[in-house]
Order: sequence, then structure tokens, then C-alpha cells
Amino acid sequence: MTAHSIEPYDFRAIETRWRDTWRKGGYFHVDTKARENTFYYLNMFPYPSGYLHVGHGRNYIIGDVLTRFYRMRGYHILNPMGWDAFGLPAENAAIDRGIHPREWTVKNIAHAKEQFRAWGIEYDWDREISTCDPDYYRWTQWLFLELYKKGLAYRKLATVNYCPQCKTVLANEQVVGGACERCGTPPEPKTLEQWFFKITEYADRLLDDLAKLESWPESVKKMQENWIGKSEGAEVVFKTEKGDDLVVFTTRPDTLWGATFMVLAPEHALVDKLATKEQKAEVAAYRDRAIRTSDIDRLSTERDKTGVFTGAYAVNPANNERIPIWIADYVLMSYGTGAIMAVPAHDERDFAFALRYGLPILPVIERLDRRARAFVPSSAVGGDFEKVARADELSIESVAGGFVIDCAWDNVNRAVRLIQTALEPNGWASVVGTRFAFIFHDAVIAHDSAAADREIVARCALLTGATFNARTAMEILTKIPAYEGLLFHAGVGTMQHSGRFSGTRGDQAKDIVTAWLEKGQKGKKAITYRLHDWLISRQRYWGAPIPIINCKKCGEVPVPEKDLPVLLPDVAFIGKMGLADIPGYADTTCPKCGGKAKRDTDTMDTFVDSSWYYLRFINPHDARRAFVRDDVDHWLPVNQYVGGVEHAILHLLYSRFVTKALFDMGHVGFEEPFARLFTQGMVCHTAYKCPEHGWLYPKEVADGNRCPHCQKPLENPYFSMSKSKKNVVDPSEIIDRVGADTERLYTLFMGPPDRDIEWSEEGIRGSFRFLNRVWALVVEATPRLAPRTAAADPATLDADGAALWRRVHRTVRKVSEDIQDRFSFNTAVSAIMELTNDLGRYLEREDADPALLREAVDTLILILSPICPFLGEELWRRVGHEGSPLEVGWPRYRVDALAADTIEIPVQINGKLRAKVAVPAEVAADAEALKAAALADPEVKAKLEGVELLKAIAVPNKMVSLVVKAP
RNA sequence: GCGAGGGUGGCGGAAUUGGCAGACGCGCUAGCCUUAGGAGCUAGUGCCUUCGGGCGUGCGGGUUCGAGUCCCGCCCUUCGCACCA
Repeated sequence: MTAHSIEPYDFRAIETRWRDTWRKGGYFHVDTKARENTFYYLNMFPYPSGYLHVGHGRNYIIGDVLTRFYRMRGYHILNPMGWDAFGLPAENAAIDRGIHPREWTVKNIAHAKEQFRAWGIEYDWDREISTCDPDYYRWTQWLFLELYKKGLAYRKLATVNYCPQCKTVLANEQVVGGACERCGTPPEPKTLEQWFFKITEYADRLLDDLAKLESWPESVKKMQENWIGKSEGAEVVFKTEKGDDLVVFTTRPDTLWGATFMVLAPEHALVDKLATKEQKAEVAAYRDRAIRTSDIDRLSTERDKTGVFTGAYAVNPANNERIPIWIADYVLMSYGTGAIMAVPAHDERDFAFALRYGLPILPVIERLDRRARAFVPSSAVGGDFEKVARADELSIESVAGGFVIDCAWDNVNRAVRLIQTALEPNGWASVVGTRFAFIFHDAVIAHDSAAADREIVARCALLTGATFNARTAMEILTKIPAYEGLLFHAGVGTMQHSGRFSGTRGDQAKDIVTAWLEKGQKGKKAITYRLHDWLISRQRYWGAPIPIINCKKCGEVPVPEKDLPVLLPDVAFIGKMGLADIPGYADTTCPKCGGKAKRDTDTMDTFVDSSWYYLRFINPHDARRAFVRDDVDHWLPVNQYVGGVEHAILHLLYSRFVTKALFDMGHVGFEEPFARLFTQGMVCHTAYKCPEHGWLYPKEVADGNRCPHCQKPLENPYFSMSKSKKNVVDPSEIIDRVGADTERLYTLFMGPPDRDIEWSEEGIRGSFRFLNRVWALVVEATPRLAPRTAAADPATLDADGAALWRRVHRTVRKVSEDIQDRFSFNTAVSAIMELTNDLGRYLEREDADPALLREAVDTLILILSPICPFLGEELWRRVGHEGSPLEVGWPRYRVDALAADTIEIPVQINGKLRAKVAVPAEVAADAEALKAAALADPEVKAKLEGVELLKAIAVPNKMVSLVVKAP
């Protein structure tokens, strides 16, 4: 570059100049009546919580780049923006500041819009919506009523977290570490009538239709699948001795013969009835403790399983064994039937519980490997036992305290006979694995029933004497180190010890047992989901009121559609209140009978607001309808939806549910709301933590990474940006120092968009430097450009020129594909950088071709303009054009410009790169010609001197691989 | 524990279909320029080297003319779910 000083890149002036140009030009207004070339791009709308940091910016910058790109490609692109404006943080902030949540929300929205403007991020602002606006929540209420009419909204008693200090109900997310997030008091369970949406009715469709979502990330689909948590199995009816039916759900009906006890959730309805007089007090105490602790502190995953015997018994329908009924908090009332049959031999939790409480553990499923192992204490047999076993070709090994014999399933019996023969009269041994048995000198007792278990324990106790203290056969076995890992397995295998079902193959066992249960009316095939109905009631102020009226005479009456919206009462906000606390709000008249009635005082979960907003954007101002069917049917499903992975489950699942419900009601003609989903990674940044003073702002931190208060060395963990960790970067500071274009460029360049990335000051500087180079280069080139209609003629270019010309076209193709098909903005940016580098080198030539310069410079500006729109506008005018790059259209590439005349082909000899040959393109494309050219190359010839060529492989346009043998 | 990602120079990352590993950027080194700046320009920059070459994409095997990429077995790490019967 020449040394004379040129005009500097004045990003402040440039960004100020073009800041409103797109809005004024109406470039992003779209007519939703359009039916051709339409594209619905949607970013998840934000919660207006103060201000957006550079991490939030990533999401919207990606959207803005894509929108500008599609716009240049001639699409009618719909890219709207709105505000998920209801919710708890607004109430909390309002409480702290003594203002109304609406005031706080409105202020934040205004500030966020100003941030978008500074970022150069444009939307069709005529479509702005805010969920706290009556014109919006009126239709949220309409949605509620539609679901209600369909029987998909209903009310039932449910337990919520109630904070006795704040005197209010807490949402789950307000309970942090088992305490109220505001005051730290542990919440109490409280049972209230609550509204639910019957999402479970759609569980199967929500699960099955995931397969149709081909352009969703696999991880998100998997998360939804896990969340829905479908398990297939059977319900089995156990009769209690008092005559009640106790229904359990199991995924392993084939293990029924191994069910040696039952466990109920402490809250189970039958607990009171079942508990015997002697056990009642203990049961009640355990249950009360469980109810209090269950939801509060689940964090200790590895806590011991506890439980209490109810005193009652049930009958195992498979073998009529009498089995005890326990209660334990490891069984959850919220899953299945709240009761289980415990099969301790094949369920890890049941195994631990049974060992702890001395309940029998009976193996009923064979191990897949069908191996067995016997342990023979040395005191139980004579001195020549080892020799005898060897003579019988058994694999015997001497271990501490005795011998271990490993057998395959077909020689277990032989080993057992041998051991029995060798036993002293008071000795005993055991075998586990494919066969479980205890061996005595006068009998071999299979460990296959509770009675056998008792007999084994009694015999062992007798033989062992006072030191014996095991309660079950399994407990004896767990004390033998050689058996570690062999006593328990949860695999599917052949049934054993299961009466006439013994020997049933594992792959058929479940079906065969289920069929038998159904035939004998002892149970049936059943499916259980982890997914629960969606609790939408919030006892809060800042949300959409539930449009239901309770009349003493008529009962539950929906508010007639003509009376919507049910407005939030416009009262001074006093904090910590729900609608129930507002005098007069609930008083109304019954729409049916006209008598006195009460309004429902719950508001809706904000996920209801966001479960349908993507529909409202199509006709945001329609006063008569939530949306227009014909229009939404055209524009939806959303072509591209982009947001944070933190919404992978709830928001996306609720939206899918609502769409399916609306489809069933005939309101929309599609079953899935979002055709393509992309989840962007988070932006991380170093945080500073003092062990004593907590999180510190970077600017507080003194030199040497020490705490300014106590001089202690600080920890520097690396976290996604969050206010609480004080590691956010404010975009206004970046924009002020290097400009929005630099921030946009850096945000895209720093890494693949689906991965978490670290914000770095050095990276910002590099991006800023690049834009300065682009600026200088274009300013430098401007007087040397051919007129703006000129295009380069490749025939007249020299080698350097032709190379640049090819680079221009290759770059257009790469950037187009990277943006549109691959969502790979970082590589698109690096391609633009490479073009800039080449252009800079070419520009150093005095005789640079003016038409080529024109083509290269124009192209560079155009493909950079979606990423750096301010600079794009400025430079486009500078090089002599009128209007915005947005009006020009995305540049096209020439296919004939993609390939060079001469291609350099690497040559490998025995897998190692040994030479490169330059060949004409038509030679490189032909395997035989390419092979010949490589072999004729002097360098290759020299390397082949004196060796024998065994094989030559030529891959057209790629490489030549030679296999040789040294003499 | 279950599920899904990820592991490549000093750092962020690239390699799209099994075909030249390290594009692009940061940092660093040397030089130039300069009324000195956290500026700009030029060159270099994976490691080792006896200057022939050798080694190199978490580790160990395998397939192949050829493996960052495919297969088998491990290790580490991030995220999500987690007593789900």
C-alpha cells in the first residue's frame, strides 16, 4: 500500500449517517399477502430485562445477516420482533424500585429497541408485538378458551411451593437450592386448585412427529424425547391381603417372579388404609418427613434409600407369594401409578433397598454371558480339593479364604456335584451367575424362592454359629469378595426360577408375560410418560388473567369471547401480590345467569404467551382474529427459527403442542410451527471471583488479579455472560470504541455459531483492523476503477488478474453457500478476508486492470454488506453507486471462473507427499492422463529411480498415489 | 447412571464427499516507517533435525494406495436429564 496518508475509517460518522436509512427506506417491511419467494425468519423474542449484552447480540446479529442476505437474494423476507413482556422479573424489579411492572417493561423495551438500532439490526417494526399489551393477551385468553372448549384446559388440585415469609406462591424457577430466591426461606407445600393444559394427550404425537423435523438439531430432538419419556411396559395388579387392588407400572413384566416386596410412594392414597396399627405411627412420621423434603432437597443424588414397612402384605400374582408392602421416597407419586413391584435382583435401586432392609433378593433373569462362579471356603473342604478339581478339568483358582471355580453354563452342574462331594459335613459353598444355589453336604438348595432363602439362611446360621448375622442369602453372598459384580444385573435375558415361564427367551419374555397377565386379568400392557400436564396457573399480577368466572349456580363459566380481553386491573403496584389481593377484581356477574360471581384470579404462565406469538406476527393488528388462517397457512411453518438452546424443551414443546391443538381445531393447516431450528451457542467471558467478596467487575480488579478489598488472589472461571457473575460486556462500549460493524463482524468470526465461544478483546481488535484495511483498500482503489457498468473480461487478464478474477467468483460461491446452506458465518468471513488480501496485493500493481478492480471491489462491498451494513452503505456510495446494496441484489458467480487453467496435483509415494506436479485442467480431470503426467514429471522420476513401481492410483483433480517397493 | 456434543499449533478456529493438516484471525519474532501508537507496512511462525528427512489432529489398535475424517476399545471434557420403576 502506498505511504501517503489517506482518509481514516471514521466509523462513528459512518454509522451515524446510515443508522436510520433502512427503516426510512422500508427495506424490511413485508406484505404478508405475498405468496411467492417468501421466507419467514424468526429469532426467539427476548424478555425485556434491562439491557442486552454482546452475548444476546449474537442471536440477533445472525438473524440480521441472514435477513439482509435473503433480502438481497430477492425474497420477501419476514423478520419480525416482539417482547415476551410478562413475567416475574418485572414484578421483582418493580418491587425493588417501587414502580409499576408496566413502567419498567416499557422503559426496557424502549432501551432494547435503541440497542437494536445502534447494532444496525432491523426488523419490520410495524409488526412489533408485546405480550403484555391487551391487544395481544386478549388472544392469549382466546387461545385458553379454545383449549378449554376442546377439553384441553382443566382445573385440578395441585401442590405448589408457598413461601410463608413472602406470603406468596413461588414458581419452580423461583425456588433456588431449596429456598425462596428472594428471602431464603424454605417454601412449604400448599395444595390449590390450579389450571392445566392437557399436553399429555399429545405426548405420542409430540414424540412421533419429532421424526418429521429433519432440520432440527438432533440434540434438541433427543432432549424432547427424554422429556416426554415414553416407557412401554405393563400394569400389574397386586391384591393386598385386605382386598385392595394395588396397581403398579413396570417396564419389566418378565421379572415378576422376582418381585419380593412392594414399595409405595409415601403420598400414595392407600398408605393410610394399609398401615397396620403397629406401624401407623412410623409410617405417618416417614410420610410427613418425605412430603416436606421431597421437593426441597433432591440435590444429594447419592443419598441412601430409606423406607418404612407398612405392616401390610400383598400377593404376587405370578407365584402367590406373600410379599411385604413398604413405603419409600425413592418411589415418586408423580410417575407411573406411584407404586412399584420391587425386583431387587434386577433393579439397582430395589437391590440397594432390599440389602439395607434385609428383604429377599431372588434372581429370575439369566445373565447374558451365562457364566457362573462358585466360591468354596478352604475350611469347607479337604486339603486335596484343588487337585481333585483340576483333575476334573475345572478352572480353579486359590483366593483369600478359599477357592474360586469359574464355569460356563454347561459345566456348572458338574462343578456343583464335585463341590458337594468334597464338602465336609459342616461346610457349605455357593454358586452364583447363571445358576444361584447354596451347596451343603446333604443338599443343594436353589436360591429361587423366599422359602428357599429362609432355609439357606437358617442352615448357614446353624453351621456358622454365633458370628453369623446375615438376614438373606444375598446378604451372605455380598460378603464374598469373589462375587463382586456378579450378584446383580439389569439386563434382558432368559427367564429362570419363574415357574412354567422359566426358559423363555429374553426377546420374547415381556410380550409373553404381558399376554399371560391380560388373559388372567392380572394386568395389561401399559405406556407411561414422564411428561406431565402443563401447569399454567400463576398466583401473580403480571400475566394474562385466566378468562374464567366461577358462579355458585352455574359453576365454571368461560368469559364470552366478546368480553375479551379480561383486563389486568390498572392499580398501583404494591408488590408481592396476585390478582386475588386486588380488592374488587374478582367481583363480577355470571355471563350465564347474570347473578353475582367471582373471576378466576390466576394469571397464565408466560410460556403460554410465547407458545403462539409466531402466529400473531403475520397479522399483528387484526382486531377481530388472533391470526388469519389463509396467511398463516402460507407463511408457516417458520422457515428458520433461531434461539438459545435453553429453550430446547419447554418453549419449543409448548409451541408444538399449541400448534397441534390449533390444527385439530381447524384453526391452522399445519402441525409443526418451526420447519428449521438452529440453536446458537452462548458467549462466554472471564469472570472474577474473590473467595471472600464474591463476583467482581473486571474494572474493579486490581493489577495482578487480586481482590481490591482483601488482596486475595482471584479465581478466573469462564462463564456464559450473566449479570450475576458480573462478566457481561456492554455493546455500547464496543460500538463507541470500534463501531457496530466491528462487533457484528467479530461476533460472526469468532467461531461456529452453534458452539459456545469466548469473547476476547484481541479478537475485537483484529476485526477492527480488518475493516480498516477494507476501508483503506476501497478508498485507494476508487480513483482507479472502471465505470460502474464494467465487468472484467477474463480473456484480457494476465495470470495475476485471472487469479484474482477466479478468487472473486469462488468467494461469492463460498460465502453464499456458507451463509445459506451451512450457517457457517465464521468461514464466510474468512473467505471475505482472503479476497481482501488478494485484492490488496493486486492493487499494488500499477497496471491493475480497472474493470477487474471494479468487479472485485463492488463484489467485496456487496458480500460484506449484510455483515457490516453501515460500512457497506458508505463504501457502495463511495465507489460511485446510488442506492443501497440491499437494492442491488446478491452477486452471482460464473461457473467457468471456478476452475483454474493449471492445477497443482500432489503426488504421494507410499503414502507420503513427495512431489507436486502442475498439470492443465483437462489433464487433471482425466485419471489416465494425470497418471501419465505424474510419472513423466522429472521430480517424480528421480524419486522412482531404482525402485519398483507396484501400483499407481490417480484421483482426478485430487492427487496421484504411487506404491513402490525398494529393491 | 443415561443421553448428546467436543478434544487439531502458544490461542480462537479451518479442512463441506476418505485425498496437500493447521485456511482465516489472534499472539509472537525480526525488520521497516514514524513529532511514539494499544498505529501502519514487510517477512517469518506446528515440533524435531545430522538439512537427507523424521514426527504430528486425546490414547491404543484396525481398514485403506491414502485416515483429523471410517471401524473397534479406552481416557478426558462440556452440556442436558437424573431415584422415571
